[in-house]
Amino acid sequence: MTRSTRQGEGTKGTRQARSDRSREQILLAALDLALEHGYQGTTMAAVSASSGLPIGSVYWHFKSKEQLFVALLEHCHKAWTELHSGPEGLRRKLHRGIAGLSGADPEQYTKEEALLKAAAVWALSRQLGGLGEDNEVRAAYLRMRVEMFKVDVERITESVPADVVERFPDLPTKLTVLSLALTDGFYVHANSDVHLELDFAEYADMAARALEGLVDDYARRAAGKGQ
Amino acid sequence: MTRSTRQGEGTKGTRQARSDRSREQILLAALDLALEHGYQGTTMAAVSASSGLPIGSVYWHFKSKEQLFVALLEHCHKAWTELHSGPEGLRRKLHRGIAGLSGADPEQYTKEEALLKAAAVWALSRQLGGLGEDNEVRAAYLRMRVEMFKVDVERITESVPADVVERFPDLPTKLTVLSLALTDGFYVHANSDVHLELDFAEYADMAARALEGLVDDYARRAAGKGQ
DNA sequence: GTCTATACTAAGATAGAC
DNA sequence: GTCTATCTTAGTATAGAC
Repeated sequence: MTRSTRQGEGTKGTRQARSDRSREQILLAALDLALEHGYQGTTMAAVSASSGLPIGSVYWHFKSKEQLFVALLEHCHKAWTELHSGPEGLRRKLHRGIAGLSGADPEQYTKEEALLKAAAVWALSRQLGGLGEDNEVRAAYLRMRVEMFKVDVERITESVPADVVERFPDLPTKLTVLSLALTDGFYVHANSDVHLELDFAEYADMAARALEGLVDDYARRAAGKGQ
Repeated sequence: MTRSTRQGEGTKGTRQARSDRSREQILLAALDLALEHGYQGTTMAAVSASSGLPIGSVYWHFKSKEQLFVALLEHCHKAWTELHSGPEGLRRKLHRGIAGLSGADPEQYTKEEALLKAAAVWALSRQLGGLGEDNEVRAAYLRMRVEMFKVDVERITESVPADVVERFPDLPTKLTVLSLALTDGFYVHANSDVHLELDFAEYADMAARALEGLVDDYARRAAGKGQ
């Protein structure tokens, strides 16, 4: 985004604008392909074909496959951050995580968020051949994950009564871990098209009830003389 | 490891026995490698090197990489079935699933069970390039998963009061799905070596309490006039 | 900046001697 | 049944014309 002299040019724009558009096309093509085929499964040739740009152009914009995916993760992380700026209770979080990611609630579904969840699986250390130890994509993802985890904890803290938090300071962290585990777990299920199709909305509700019950337990303990 | 002489049959055994031993060596090497590197990440060359047998022998015993992994899954499924023959309550199941798989409780940890959990992730449909649609490994895994799911449901049914089951017949299934999601989710965490190391035993306990709370809810509803 | 043609490499698989 | 040498393919990446 250096020169912005947007003279006339309806559809085409400046050379810079055209380049930017190409870059975005590549990124969006990679997003779709990555959701469908994963990291290893997404070939640069496929990105080229799907974006409509020749492979040379892809390598002009991104110097390697790793760099392309780092850029893709950054794109998704940015989208995630914007999406998660308002308040969000435990129940809504689980609903978005379980029913949204599974695609059961299209309202809550964004490809960017789904890709971040997919990346969690790619990043399984040493696993999958996908993202090996010294892979920049993995490193970038782990950085973002720490960041997103912090945001999650803060937002979950808001939805736990203040006195309970005071009595059990690490409860929000634990709830965050549990809800993350649940969403990750359902993500695995949702994308495994195993047996009967599940009613994810109902499971989101059950999961929320289960965690809320846990909070109630701690609240009771906080109200009593404490354990 | 040359063949040399067939002196005392004690350790060496017949030619058949030697062949069987080779086959097992290959499977065990593949098990370790697969846990470490996943499906894509495990190369036939590595299996050959790690097992001590040349690649030609590996292909003599298993006609393809896919067949090798199908055999490996069968080996693990057999181990799983033996392991899960006795009774096992919800709490113990979650402990095994969360603390065991993470390695936090070595007592509960078996490589075979861990591999099956890893395979759940590999099987993410269309994902990872690992196990594509028409992959025999994936098909074999999905068959086993259905089987194991049934066993899980039956065993969880036993740990829910009979009257509650009668009132809410699909509750055991739902609990099974939730506990599967939790264990899958924690498996992802445990193998992502992200931020702070978690106390999986404690999380196993929290998860158990959360689900037990859910059961209590249904029990109360069953006791009352019902929802 | 865009594109075609091609070099390089890793990995699955096979042939055939022993 | 075991092993070495080799074939084949697919996928990342680059060179260089336009």
